[in-house]
Amino acid sequence: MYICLMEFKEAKNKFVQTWGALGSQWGINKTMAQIHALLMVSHEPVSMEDIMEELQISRGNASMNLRALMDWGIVYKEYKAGERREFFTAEKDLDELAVKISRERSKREIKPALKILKEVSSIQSDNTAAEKHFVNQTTKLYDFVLQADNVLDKITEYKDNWLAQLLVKFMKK
Amino acid sequence: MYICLMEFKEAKNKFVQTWGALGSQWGINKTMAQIHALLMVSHEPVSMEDIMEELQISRGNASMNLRALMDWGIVYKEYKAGERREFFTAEKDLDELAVKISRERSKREIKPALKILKEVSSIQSDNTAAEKHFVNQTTKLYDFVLQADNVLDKITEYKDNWLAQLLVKFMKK
DNA sequence: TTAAAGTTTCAAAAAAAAATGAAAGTTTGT
DNA sequence: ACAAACTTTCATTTTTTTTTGAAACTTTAA
Repeated sequence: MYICLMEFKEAKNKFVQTWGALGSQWGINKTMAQIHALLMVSHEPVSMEDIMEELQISRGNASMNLRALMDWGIVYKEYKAGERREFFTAEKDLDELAVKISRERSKREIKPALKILKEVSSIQSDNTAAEKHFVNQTTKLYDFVLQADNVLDKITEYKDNWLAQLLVKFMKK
Repeated sequence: MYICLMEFKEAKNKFVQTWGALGSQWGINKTMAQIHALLMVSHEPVSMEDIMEELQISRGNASMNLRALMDWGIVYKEYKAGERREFFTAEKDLDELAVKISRERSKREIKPALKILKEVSSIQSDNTAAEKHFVNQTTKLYDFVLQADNVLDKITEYKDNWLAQLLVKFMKK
């Protein structure tokens, strides 16, 4: 019984650390990913105090990263009856989580990059081979990124799409 | 004519900067992304000297990031006849580029994370609701990440797959 | 209206990541 | 075997990113 309790805490901690590391490798700050991990595996809504305590972080850090997670739409504030404090929960549906993360990254990073790509691929260039290659390559890149971005957009619709479902089963063999 | 030359250099620089910024938002170091961008739009193989010059970086930095790009399999060394120096080229086929990046990220980051996820979801937990929820949630996450990772793996096969091609056309509307 | 309970902000500090550059190491032609 | 031409390494420095914490702010209940 005691051993099991330790194992749980250990496992939970390992998960939070791993998720944090994975996050930072993908350009999401470690604490933000850790808070998200913690909320994902928490049965009940968690107060800011508890988050600070469990992750050993400052109030300011907790507050800023919780705000960021809420801006991403993957963490929610909850109010408990008769409680002054605020509690937090994570989006626990993984499909929904993926959709929201895709949407935000698209909006914040991919769309602006596309704009620049379009711009730089539009210089006039009936000149050197180097210029022709530049225009050709950036145009291809624009098309490619646009298509990849659209695929992400379409993830939303995907679940309603029997043909896609069938295909994935087929690809999984 | 003079104006056009300026525009080209300007555009090239803008592209390199943008690609660098995008890289760092996705956990790839800025210089590495910039070198890659530079090689992508260069018609001819580029020497290390030229890379250092164009990006205003040190020899050591150039050397280390070129090595990293070659480890990823997206930049190649080339030898020119009668030239002592080494030249570099980028993988310019974008499908190939995507496949290689997916493969590397899967190998370096997703596979290790999966291993930990499996581990932590395997604690025995006929105990509290909290433990049950933890096991349930991490198991779901494991399945989800595994499936997402497999989809990336299958991108390789995808191009040979008429049904998938059809589907994408269908999804694009 | 006040004070208690709580949250947010932001300038400054700390930590982490990336870049430098000089020394060590390679390779090639003679 | 030598030296010239070039590349790599890694301890140190620089830059960037993240974190802290104390002050300012907000909300609620009495």
